[in-house]
Amino acid sequence: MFQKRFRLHLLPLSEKYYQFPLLGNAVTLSDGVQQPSDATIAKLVLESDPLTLSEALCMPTIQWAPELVNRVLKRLWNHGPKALQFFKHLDRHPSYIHCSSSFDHAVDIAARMHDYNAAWALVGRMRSLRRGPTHRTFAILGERYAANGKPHRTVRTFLSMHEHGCRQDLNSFNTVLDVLCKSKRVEMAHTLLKTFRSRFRLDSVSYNIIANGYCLIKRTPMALQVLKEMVQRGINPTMITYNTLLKGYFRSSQIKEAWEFYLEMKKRKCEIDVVTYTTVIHGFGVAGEVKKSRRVFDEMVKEGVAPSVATCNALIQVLCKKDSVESAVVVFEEMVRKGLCVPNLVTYNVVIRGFCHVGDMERALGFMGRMGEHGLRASVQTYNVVIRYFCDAGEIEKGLEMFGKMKDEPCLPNLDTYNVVISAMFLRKKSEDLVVAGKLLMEMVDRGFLPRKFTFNRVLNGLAITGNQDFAKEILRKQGRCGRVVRRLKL
DNA sequence: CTAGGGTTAG
Repeated sequence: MFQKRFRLHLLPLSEKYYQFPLLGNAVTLSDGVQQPSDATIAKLVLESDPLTLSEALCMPTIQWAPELVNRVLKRLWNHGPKALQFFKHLDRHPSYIHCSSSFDHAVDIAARMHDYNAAWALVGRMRSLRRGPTHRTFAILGERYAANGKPHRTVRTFLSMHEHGCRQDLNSFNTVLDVLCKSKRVEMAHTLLKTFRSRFRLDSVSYNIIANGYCLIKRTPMALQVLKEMVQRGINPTMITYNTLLKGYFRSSQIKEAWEFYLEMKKRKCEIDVVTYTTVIHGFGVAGEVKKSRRVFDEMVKEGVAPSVATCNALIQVLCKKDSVESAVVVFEEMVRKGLCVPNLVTYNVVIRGFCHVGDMERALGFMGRMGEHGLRASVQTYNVVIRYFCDAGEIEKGLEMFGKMKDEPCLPNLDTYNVVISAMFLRKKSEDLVVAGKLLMEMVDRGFLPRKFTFNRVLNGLAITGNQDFAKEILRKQGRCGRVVRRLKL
């Protein structure tokens, strides 16, 4: 049925482009053929069911390339089942072969849905195609295990790497340490480090990771202990070590210690960098010392250190929270005007949240509309903020309207979005709202999200007491069939 | 995807 043809050699060899052949007539690729964008393809995948998918994707003008596939997968990130359907469909393509980064995305998506069997099957497939698995693949698996509360499996996965044709080295070891620390399992990471000290030549990265881990759980004394430990072993602390500790002080609200540490850094003539300044600006601001934040910002400019977007975002956020949105917007406009830095998604989300917080939804939406000026589009987070504040203000209809708008992008709702919208369906005490909540609940499960037991029970109870028992039963029945995801809820 | 700085509610 499929014929292998149209392999294009016009492009760099590293980027292999293929074309999906048209059934029947041969098609010559002429210049100016409309190549569907990743958004178009994502929509196609979302609109077609598994049976019509292959037909829908069999368009002659699609030239598959790793970058395109990855962008589509990213678009479908919040619809795991569809994303994997798409990936598997393309995996059966007669000539296109997924590259390792696409496999990594697929592994990530499967593992995020707690479907480890599927994830490992993909690892196997990768290996048989000689496309991996790579160190990155194992980093992803380890991260998912840790994030899903299975840190022991993170370690086991690391220890089994070599059985899948991937050697353990210091980098992959450091990654495991980091993944454990980021999921608050510092003790475990520290023990692991001590166990493998002789097997790998640990470097400053290893120790920085552990120190940061202790800072994340606000145990700065232990972080200092790690610093001592590394010095004893003859490894020099770096700028990153100091910045990590500085941040640690702020995180555990040790403002005085943070300030002293900062002064000490300056006195020791170690080059204070942009990260140091950003940390201090943010730290003081969060502690309510906005004036000091501003002063440090000016000082940094005076010292000739260029602020980054992160620095600007830190100051803008601090002004929003502890001063006023107005002053934050002044800074925002000034930065854009002076070209000090280019606003990114975070910048916009911060400002938009600031307006929402003072109830100025109109200007919040205005800024949302302005995002295009900087080549940006509203993200899920942007929508989540706006929807949340509309609902909090009792404007449920407008919240739902925004929720509906996401579909056009397409910007798929994530777990937070569903939680916000479903909670809002309880505010008006209307029976119709609960039916909507029920539908949303089914939709989120279909999309690979695992609602909290609390959400599930709340919706079912709500439906039961508003005379929608039949619908409640239907949900229960459907979900009962729906496989392992919901079985974990132990209804 | 080898470490540090901006989005997450009070």
